[in-house]
Amino acid sequence: MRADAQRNYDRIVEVARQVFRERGYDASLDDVAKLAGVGPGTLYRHFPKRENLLDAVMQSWVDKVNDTADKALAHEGSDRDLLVNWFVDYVELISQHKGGPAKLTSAMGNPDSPIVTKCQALARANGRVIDQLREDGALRDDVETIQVCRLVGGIATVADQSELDAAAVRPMLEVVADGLMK
Amino acid sequence: MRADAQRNYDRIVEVARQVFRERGYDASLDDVAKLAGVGPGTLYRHFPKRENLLDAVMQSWVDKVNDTADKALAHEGSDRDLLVNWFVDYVELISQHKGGPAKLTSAMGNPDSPIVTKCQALARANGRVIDQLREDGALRDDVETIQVCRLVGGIATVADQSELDAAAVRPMLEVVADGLMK
DNA sequence: ACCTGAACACCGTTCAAGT
DNA sequence: ACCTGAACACCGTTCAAGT
Repeated sequence: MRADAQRNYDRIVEVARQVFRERGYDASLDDVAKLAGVGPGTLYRHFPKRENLLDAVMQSWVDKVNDTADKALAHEGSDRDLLVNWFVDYVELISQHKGGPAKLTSAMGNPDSPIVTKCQALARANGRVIDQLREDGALRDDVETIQVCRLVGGIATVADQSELDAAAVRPMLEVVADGLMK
Repeated sequence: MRADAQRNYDRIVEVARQVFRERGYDASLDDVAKLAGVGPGTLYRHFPKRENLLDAVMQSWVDKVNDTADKALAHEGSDRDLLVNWFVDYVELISQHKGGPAKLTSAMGNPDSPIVTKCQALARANGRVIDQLREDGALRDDVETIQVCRLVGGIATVADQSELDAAAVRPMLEVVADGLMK
């Protein structure tokens, strides 16, 4: 990539990360281009679809997902606590920006989505937690990882759209956790 | 209301019902106005916000909600079956149009929403089912009706946005039902 | 090869003029 | 009292012209 192109690419991603954080995932791309000091055409050249930009913005986020899963797995305590705490973390992970939970959860399992690698990272992290609990024999046998992603993602989506606080979300996560355990 | 105003009102609602069904809740209101044969100003006069139009479109839907709850309550069989079947019905009720589950579920508990009466009808129907099961002593004591609405609504929202079929939705509803029961 | 920015399309929303 | 439709604002997207 030419030096000026790389510079523009980086600027756009950096600005988008900030704008998405402040105004949510549906923020105006025109504004992003303006703030990045590029023409709208340049933004569209690098990111033909809005979701390609989301994907770039979430690049570093993948590490955080894996770290969080590691910490959740190291939890000392009951299986139920481990699961509920992981769900709380999961919701927080996908709720960084307004509109994030819906975007990530609806793309889950869709191989054509531009953010497919992000969904996979999320699903793998969730799968690791699920697998460890299954080894303990704590979970129902018929639990599929993607269903858990959708269940918890659904709660996060509702919480995001209704602007619920953590205190309102936890009891719902507990219901799902209890429903998943033997 | 003047005769011509009433006629326009009815036309707009009828057209909107059809358009929302075909293209989802985010369909263009300009199109609705054109198809109803009125100017855009007329539509905005009757329905200042999009959600006021939604509210009018869903007027008859309330009866269907109550009928469905009645039938669910008459179910012969286990409490779990009754609950799961009701959840399946609930999802179907709020999934008439694309975007419906998110709209109805996120407005749940918000007294300022233009569709507040529709949410209340839905919550009341759900509450009737919950109350009957609670009388049977089948449910956890700390279950709040609005939480159940959000849990099931969250699943419906994900299903709507990912275009999942009933076979993929049912297992998730079963998890929630199991998590809610004693 | 890449960028710019004018141009177009689409939609929501308002309001002056009309009946 | 109600309606019309032109007008404006905003945003996404494209593309001819430029470097």
